[in-house]
Amino acid sequence: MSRDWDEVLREHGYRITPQRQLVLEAVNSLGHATPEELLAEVQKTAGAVNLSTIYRTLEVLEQVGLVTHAHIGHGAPTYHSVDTDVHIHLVCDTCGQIQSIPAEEASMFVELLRDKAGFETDVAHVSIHGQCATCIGRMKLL
Amino acid sequence: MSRDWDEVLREHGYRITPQRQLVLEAVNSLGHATPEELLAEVQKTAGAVNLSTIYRTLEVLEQVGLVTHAHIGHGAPTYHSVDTDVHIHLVCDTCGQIQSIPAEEASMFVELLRDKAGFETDVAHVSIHGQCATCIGRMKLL
DNA sequence: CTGACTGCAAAAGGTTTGCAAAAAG
DNA sequence: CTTTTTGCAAACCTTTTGCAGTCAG
Repeated sequence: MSRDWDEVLREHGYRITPQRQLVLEAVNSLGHATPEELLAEVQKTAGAVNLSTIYRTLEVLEQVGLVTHAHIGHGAPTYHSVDTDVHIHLVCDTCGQIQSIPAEEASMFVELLRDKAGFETDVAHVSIHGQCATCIGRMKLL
Repeated sequence: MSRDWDEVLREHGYRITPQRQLVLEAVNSLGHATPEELLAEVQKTAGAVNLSTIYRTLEVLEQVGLVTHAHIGHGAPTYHSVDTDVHIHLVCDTCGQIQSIPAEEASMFVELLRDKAGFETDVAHVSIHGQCATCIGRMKLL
């Protein structure tokens, strides 16, 4: 699984640095994390690492396909490793809770977009906004 | 159509101000616009209006249901009036171009989310990211 | 009149950049 | 030894907030 991440970087002409390794490990261990959160995690091991390095590193890791990011709330994007199961985030605009569903659930929709618009969807990138079951239930009580 | 927007505001205990009218008109006429763009539009008529007023006004207008926003790119959200036809944005991550499709196209997906997760989707709020037909074609040439 | 609303300026949150020093290959 | 990468500090951009004056009702 977490094998030749270094190879991937090298193939793209990037160098292997402890910072890159640490950021990648942090992304893998935290699952979903904002740049700030990744910084905190990385700094547990290497206190001198800078936020700008996190950003630059994420850019590199994303470019070579080792990580991706998704826009969950309105604020900071969250990064996660690519080999994690692809999933879609359902964000409740009322209570803010996030639930994940496997990306396959969207397959017919993705196909429809491909057929009708020639559009190749990156399902994991966006979160779907709306109201979760709990909040809908709560509204009906009023 | 653009009738009693003032009534709606009043019903919610808000006051009617020229700024609110101008912002609402700007939202309606621009279709999709970022706060900055709305400011520019409003300032054509009332040069003294401040950006913070735009933000505060949009918040109010959104709360009473006269406008909504969608997250199109990574950066700025765009606001549009509620009575516009509901549509979904397909954002190409390669060229940045945006195409719209009618929201009905997503109906089976929305239903699936409702059935499986009890989740009521706000389709217009999110944009779908991926690659547009043109960019896919261009990649194949390489 | 009185409280809601606005303009202004300052602060905050998140991300980017220039540069010199440090490290990778 | 050459080039990339990093740390630091400052710049940037967008959004938010506090406050005093202004305006709608």
